[in-house]
Amino acid sequence: MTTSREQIIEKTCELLEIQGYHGTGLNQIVKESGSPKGSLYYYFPGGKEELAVEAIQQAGTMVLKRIRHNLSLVDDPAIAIREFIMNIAINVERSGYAKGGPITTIALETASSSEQLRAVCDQIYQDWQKAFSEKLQTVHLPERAASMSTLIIAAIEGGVILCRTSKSRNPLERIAEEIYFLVGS
Amino acid sequence: MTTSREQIIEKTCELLEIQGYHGTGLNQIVKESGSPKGSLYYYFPGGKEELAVEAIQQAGTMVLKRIRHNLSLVDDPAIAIREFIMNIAINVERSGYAKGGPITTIALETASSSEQLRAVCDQIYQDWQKAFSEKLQTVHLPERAASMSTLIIAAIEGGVILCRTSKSRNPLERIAEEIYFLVGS
DNA sequence: GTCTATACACTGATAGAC
DNA sequence: GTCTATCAGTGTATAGAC
Repeated sequence: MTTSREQIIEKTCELLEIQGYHGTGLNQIVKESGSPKGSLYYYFPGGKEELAVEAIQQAGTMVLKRIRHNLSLVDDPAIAIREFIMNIAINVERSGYAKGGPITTIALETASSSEQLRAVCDQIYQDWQKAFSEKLQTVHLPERAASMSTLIIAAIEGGVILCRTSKSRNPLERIAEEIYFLVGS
Repeated sequence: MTTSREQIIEKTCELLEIQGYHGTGLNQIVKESGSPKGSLYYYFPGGKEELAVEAIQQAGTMVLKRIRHNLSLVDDPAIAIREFIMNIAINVERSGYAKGGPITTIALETASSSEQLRAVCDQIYQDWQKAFSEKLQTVHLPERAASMSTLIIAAIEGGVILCRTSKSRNPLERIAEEIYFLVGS
């Protein structure tokens, strides 16, 4: 069972990822989600900002689950993380270089203009960082695991930008290899 | 001597960096730059897109010069790059976490919607990558230098996002240290 | 709960006087 | 070259019928 509310959030996640916050209009969301505009403000009285907060939260949580799941498949952190990044590269390519980094654009666009959205993005990045850090602590000291995790997340976010901009999965593939060296050494 | 044209470009660079492409209106650019709207379309008949292309190009070139200059100050690539990243961290903090990554947001926002802007951002990233790569080739093989450079640029772009989102210069500082280990090993 | 109609500000862009 | 006035379109948000 898919409610109107869920359809709206789902479509918002997709459009925000491709077009960003200011590039995505509410009209487009209601039109493409097939839900009526009346429902949008019924479910999200706070308007666009509230809707974006929920969408970003959902997208961030889904990615967190994927990180945890993928990293649990392989014992060696270096290999597990390399494969995870390689998967992202393939997914970015599959989307025609339109998707990848579901919260990246919003984090940048709204960091200075919406305290709410900034805080949500900040929390999500912290959650991701913790997930990588826990895995890395099986072979590294906690402090080093923490800084490695920060580098990994930054490199993935930046790598997605380079892939989308160059229309090539090559940047993330190179990054995956370099991170593999760093984590394994 | 500062012409209207230069004032407009200057202000556009600043606003695009803080607010992104869709978040920045032409009225705001005209108003804050002190130039008349009539001049905008006189100098940039292609409208917003043409103006953004010139602004991005100028910002990208300035960064390229800064990369080359900073990397030339120290012989050891590992130290030079670490100091460069540390400087970025300080500058992001100084701007109140509003600036940093003059082309990042535009690259993400327009990669799928404007072929012109995508191409310009792509070229700029390639120029930056080449600058790092040349420095790294003094101690690494060409292929390795290339992939390290890609990681460095991605890590900086992503690191700026993390700093702005968390309102802390800590992420870029951690990243600087990790990159130092990687390049120096 | 859902839908239509609409208010009202603002967008990018243009025309024409000066 | 510069400026004002203004266009058509779209943005978010709201009101009120059903």
